[in-house]
Amino acid sequence: MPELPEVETVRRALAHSLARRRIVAVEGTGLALRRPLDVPVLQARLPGRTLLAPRRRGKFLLLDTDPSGSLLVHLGMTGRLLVADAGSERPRHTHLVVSLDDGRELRFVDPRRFGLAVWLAPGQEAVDPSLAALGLEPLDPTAPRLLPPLLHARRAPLKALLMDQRLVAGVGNIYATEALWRAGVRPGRAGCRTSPARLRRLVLAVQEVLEEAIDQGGTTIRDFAGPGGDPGAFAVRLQVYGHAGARCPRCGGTLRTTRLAGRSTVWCLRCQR
DNA sequence: CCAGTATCCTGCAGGC
DNA sequence: TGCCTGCAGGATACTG
Repeated sequence: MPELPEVETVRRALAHSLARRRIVAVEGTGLALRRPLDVPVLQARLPGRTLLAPRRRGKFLLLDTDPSGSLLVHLGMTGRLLVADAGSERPRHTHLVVSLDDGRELRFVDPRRFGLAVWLAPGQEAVDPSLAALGLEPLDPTAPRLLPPLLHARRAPLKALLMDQRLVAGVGNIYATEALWRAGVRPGRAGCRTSPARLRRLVLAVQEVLEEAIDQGGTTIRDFAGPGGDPGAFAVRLQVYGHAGARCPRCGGTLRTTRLAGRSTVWCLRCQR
C-alpha cells in the first residue's frame, strides 16, 4: 500500500538508476487503469526523451524528461515500478514497459489496476485535476503551523481528515493510524473538537512517522517493493497497524479495531483520547 | 460546502 | 480439494 514513504523510496531509487537514460521504446497492454492507459500517446511522446531525476508530490511520482514533459505515475494499491534487464521475464500484470538505451526496462506492474500512468505535456502539470487538488506536503516545515487550523475547521474524524489528499498529500491508512497512536489522539475525534496544541502534536507525529518510514525504505505489508524488488523494512516498526487485539505498546491496553471513513482503524481505547 | 458511502480491481485468507 | 465470501484501500463519483 504505497503511501508517501513508499513513493519517496521509489523516487530515490529511480533517481539513481534512471537518471540520464534515454527512452527507446514503449509497450503497453492497453488495459484500463484508474485513468485509461493511453499507449499510443506514450509511444508518440516518450521515445527519444531522456529521463531526469523524478519528483514526488503526495503519492504521485513525476518522471520528468528532457525535452520537457513528465510521465505522471500513481501506484494505487498494488502498483510497482520495477527496473530490470529487458530479457528477464515480465511479472504478471505488467501494463507498461518503457525500454531504455542501456538494455534495461522500466516496468509498471499493477494487479489491481488502481494505479495511473499518463503523459503530461509541458504546462499540463499545473492543470492536471489530480495534482491541482492536492493539499499540503506533510513533511514541509510549514505543515505544523498551517495544518492545525485547517483540521480545526472541520467536523470530520481526524483520521478521515489526515487521509484526505486535498488537505494533506501523501498520508494513507497505515501512517494515519500510526501517527494518531503516537500522538495519543483518538482517530474518531472531530477536528473541530481537538485543541490546537493537540493538533500540532498530531502533525508533528505525522512528520515523525513518515520520516522514520522513509529512513527504513517504506513499509511492506504485502505488495510494496522498490524498483529492484526489495521490500521496505518499516513493517516491524508499526506499533498498532495490523496489531488489532494485541496489547498497546505504550499502556498495555487492548488495541481495538473499528471502521472509519470506510477503512479499518486500530487504536487504543485507554491512551488515545 | 461538507460528510459519508459506493465503486473500481485482484489476490488472498477463512469457512465449510 | 474447491467454492464462496469478505476484506485489503488508493482516488473519485455520487448521495443526503
